[in-house]
Amino acid sequence: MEERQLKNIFYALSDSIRLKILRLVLEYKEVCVCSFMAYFNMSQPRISFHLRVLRQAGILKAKKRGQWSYYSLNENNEIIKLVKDIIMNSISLEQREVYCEI
Amino acid sequence: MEERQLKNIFYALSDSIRLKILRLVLEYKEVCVCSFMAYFNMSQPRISFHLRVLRQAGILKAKKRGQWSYYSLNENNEIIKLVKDIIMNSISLEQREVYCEI
DNA sequence: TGTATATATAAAAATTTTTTTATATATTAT
DNA sequence: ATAATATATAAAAAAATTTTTATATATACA
Repeated sequence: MEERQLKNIFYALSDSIRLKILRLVLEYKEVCVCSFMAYFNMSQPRISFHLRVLRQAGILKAKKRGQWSYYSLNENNEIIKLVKDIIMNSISLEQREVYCEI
Repeated sequence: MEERQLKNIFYALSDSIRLKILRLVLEYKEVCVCSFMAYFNMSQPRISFHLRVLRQAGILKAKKRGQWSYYSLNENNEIIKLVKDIIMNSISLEQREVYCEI
């Protein structure tokens, strides 16, 4: 893996929102964009921006089903296994009662 | 470990210069600020800035001996062990012939 | 076919980070 | 005590990232 790729991975993870997105994906396996919007109560382009950062870093992948886009972990990425460990061993999501699932 | 700390670690690693600094420290154990300056051929405040980011993230620690400051890995940080693996398994420094050691 | 919904992306504005420039502090040497 | 060296830090300028606003595209539904 070249340095630029590694840098992009760390950059993608250097943001609270993106870390939480990743935590949600690790927990729910596959999450719809609309669910992220509901969870974070954020504008759609803002969520899309952060999802794109994670996608371009090779951390997440997107799959379209009907009108919806579902994001999940890109297991192809070797480094991601290590990153997963780090995430799992560190932060936890705050508990939320409401979780929009369409 | 709280999220902010993890975010800071990833942020600290999301930059080419800082990744290379970390690689140098992993290889040489203890590196003087002047050595970083010679290696990168960069201004002193610029190096200091990046060293501070790594220090504040808890990745590196600094020790002053005489006029010189030496930077080394902060082994106290649990996450660093995992990060170390990632770094070790990924990028390598370009070979350089000249390496200033005072 | 026309309208609504979900999402992506482009452009502009706002914010943050990085670099440079200037200055301060501590240590060593004269 | 004064000058020189090594490093840190503050302030200003430059560059990059993030957010907002506006628009485009694709799918579903009436």
